[in-house]
Amino acid sequence: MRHKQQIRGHLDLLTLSVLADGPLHGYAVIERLRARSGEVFDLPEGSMYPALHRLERSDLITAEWSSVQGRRRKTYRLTDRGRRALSAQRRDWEEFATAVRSVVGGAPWPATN
Amino acid sequence: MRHKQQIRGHLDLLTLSVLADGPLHGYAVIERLRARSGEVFDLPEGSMYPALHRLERSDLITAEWSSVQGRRRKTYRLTDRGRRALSAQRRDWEEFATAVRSVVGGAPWPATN
DNA sequence: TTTCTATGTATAGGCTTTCTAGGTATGAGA
DNA sequence: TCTCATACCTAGAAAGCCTATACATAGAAA
Repeated sequence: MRHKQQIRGHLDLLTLSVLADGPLHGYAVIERLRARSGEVFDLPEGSMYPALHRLERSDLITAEWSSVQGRRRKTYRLTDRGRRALSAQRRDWEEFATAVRSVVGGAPWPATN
Repeated sequence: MRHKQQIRGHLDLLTLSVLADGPLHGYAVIERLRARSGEVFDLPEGSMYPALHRLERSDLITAEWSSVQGRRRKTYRLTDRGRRALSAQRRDWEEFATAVRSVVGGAPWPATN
């Protein structure tokens, strides 16, 4: 997995984003994230499950157990709070990315004015 | 300071970027970063100094002590290794940002195909 | 003169987040 | 039966940044 350090602090946004298109169980969130990112984000389960539990504790997502072909599944969906949090985090990401571009771009194009 | 969590894992890139335009001492790095980011990144010293020491230990920057008006200053400059690292981290950032946009953007525009 | 503010460096301790590494279990295919 | 893919979980470690604090000088304000 590339971007090990970089993903820190952005995993919630990514997770909420893929769940915004519809409920998914944990394993599927990982796969969807990998696919949507063009194979760039390939999270270990040990990162994803704790993240989902954290989001659940914060009431940004809710979970429901089911059983498919003898396999138990925990399906997550966004709450209203989660949807609002996603909007806010999207804006935060935009601002953050813009600021980074300004700093990193440096001289080439006008940064701060 | 906004973006507390988000900056994690990107501080090295930001620091190297501002030092790429010329040597600066720690306090000035903070100010330059704040200015260049449009006041978005306002790092506490307790974040910046450890980061600089980390980069110094990795030989990405070198430091030189001087004294200006009775005040001691430690001026940092990029090494060749640091310059190469900056290039690599810039590319990583681009890839990372693109991947995040793909995931976050979701339905609105084609993400994975 | 004393105090406040800005400049300038530094570190210890703590918190949060992610990763590593391991575990459990089912179903399918070889 | 063994292995692989699916599907869940957690303990403990590592990393990185923040809070809080400390020290020191210069200049301005009181």
